[in-house]
Amino acid sequence: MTVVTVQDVKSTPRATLLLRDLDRGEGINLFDGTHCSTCQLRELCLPGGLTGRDIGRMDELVYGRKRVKRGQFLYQAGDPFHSLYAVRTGFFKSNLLMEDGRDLVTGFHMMGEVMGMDGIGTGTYASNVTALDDCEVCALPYTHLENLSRNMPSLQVHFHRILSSEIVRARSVILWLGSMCAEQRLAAFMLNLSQRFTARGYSPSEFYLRMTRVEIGSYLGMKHETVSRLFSRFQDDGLVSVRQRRIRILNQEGLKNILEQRVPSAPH
Amino acid sequence: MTVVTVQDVKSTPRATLLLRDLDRGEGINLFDGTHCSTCQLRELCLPGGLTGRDIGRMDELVYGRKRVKRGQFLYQAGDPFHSLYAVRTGFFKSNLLMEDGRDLVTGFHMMGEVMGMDGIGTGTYASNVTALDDCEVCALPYTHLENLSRNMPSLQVHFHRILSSEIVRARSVILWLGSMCAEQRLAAFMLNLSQRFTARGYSPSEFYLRMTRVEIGSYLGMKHETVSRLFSRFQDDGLVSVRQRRIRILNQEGLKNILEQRVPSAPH
DNA sequence: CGCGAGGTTGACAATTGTCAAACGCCGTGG
DNA sequence: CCACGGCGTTTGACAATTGTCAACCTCGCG
Repeated sequence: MTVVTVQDVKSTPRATLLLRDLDRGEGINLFDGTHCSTCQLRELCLPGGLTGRDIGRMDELVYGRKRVKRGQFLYQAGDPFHSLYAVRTGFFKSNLLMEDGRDLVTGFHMMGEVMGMDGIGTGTYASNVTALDDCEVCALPYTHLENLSRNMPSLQVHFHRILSSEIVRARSVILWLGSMCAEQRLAAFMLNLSQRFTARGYSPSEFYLRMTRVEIGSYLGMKHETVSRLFSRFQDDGLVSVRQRRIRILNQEGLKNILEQRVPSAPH
Repeated sequence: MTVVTVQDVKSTPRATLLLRDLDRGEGINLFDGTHCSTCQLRELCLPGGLTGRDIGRMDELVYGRKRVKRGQFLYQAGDPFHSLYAVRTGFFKSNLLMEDGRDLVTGFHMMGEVMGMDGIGTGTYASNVTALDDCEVCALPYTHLENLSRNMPSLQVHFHRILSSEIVRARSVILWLGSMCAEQRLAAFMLNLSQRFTARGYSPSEFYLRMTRVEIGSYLGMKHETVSRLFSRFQDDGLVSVRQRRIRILNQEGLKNILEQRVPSAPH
């Protein structure tokens, strides 16, 4: 795996220096015509809710695109923090490599979603982000974002909104892990994927998983054998059709009902 | 239980109106001498890292204190969002009341910690916050915070830092729930409490739990009987002394070792 | 065509939940 | 002041979900 490392920009506060430093990073394409104002993902992404000339001002912010090949890191835990990244195409996972060698998956990220917010607090990314596909992201240098949002209340508001919704998202995973049995966690996961694909204009009922059973299991706190068995059970019950990574949801209501079940035997 | 409700301030954007509206809330004491500049919790709280005159400017931000009696809500999921709250004294839990009646605990909050960030995104608090003690909090009206942080880069930076660290905190709970067995989760919990008490100048090895076994279990994704059994086991092993809610950590290294164990039988 | 990673399934074992009983602590009311 | 009642805690016996280990299968790729 190739590791993409970029310079720490903390010692070079001025914007021009920042740009030069970032330029040393691998795989960043500058001035390639990437603009929020013409991006179809705008409403799902950081500029969501901005209007008129404010959108044009966002274009200053996006420093450039960066390609990440399947299996490569976008960044790793411990790398110096300097940018947020918005997914343009492809699919990522956030993961932690634990001392004992296990790979713990903490999230999956698709088009329009913003990654890297865990690095703001410490100046160092707190997890890895790994491409599950050949991917493309927009790099948003953080000091630019801070400066721009000071002068653009609508951006400030929306940025805080995105930070906050990341907190809410994490809390919903805690809810899955803390209060649902394996069956319910997997149902919630598939409904969540379906909903996110729908918001992006894809089919709500048919999609390809970009991650392995092991990665799903790690994310949902269960072993890959359990994931596999549950897929089979759902298929037997006529709720979904599963063949390898191709998922078709046949009975969305049925899946939702699983979440409601007054769990006779709660997991924990 | 008494529910403390406060007005929605969205329809009254101007600061003066905001102040009048908040004044209608129960239990808020205005101008009672609460000041960040003289607060001992400053470094742990929102003004952390600010210097000189910037600290003085924070005083504008803190609208007043508010007392919440044991068992009362500070706010409830669904209440309109207008303020963040910093804990001055006492102990809180964040919790969600689920349709089936279960009470899911998503966090515990002690002195100096900031609560309510889950409401920024939607304009509505996403969970309840319940006092486990008789408590006192500082109310930080959010529109004030936004305005002040636009003109005070050091505050902006630190506010973003706090939002980000909330994301990191949530992720560490996900790590507990997703990758550790019950024994490890409880050990991690006790070490986490110990570390937070230490940061506030209390004993690292001796403290009272403010929450019940049921609440601990809910937070850690296990039943209260399991919590109880594990406390007993830890006591038998000489790691801690537990009598009701009084905890004494006798062997911190031993607790840490539990976390390292190459889990022969991982939970999930 | 064969290899290897990923996926499925089975038999068994382990952790953890369930149900039940008993105990201690504490505040309320007689 | 004491008794009572309720909530929280502890402990036991048993059952359930989920992990473990192992075998086999599928598919894509060199």
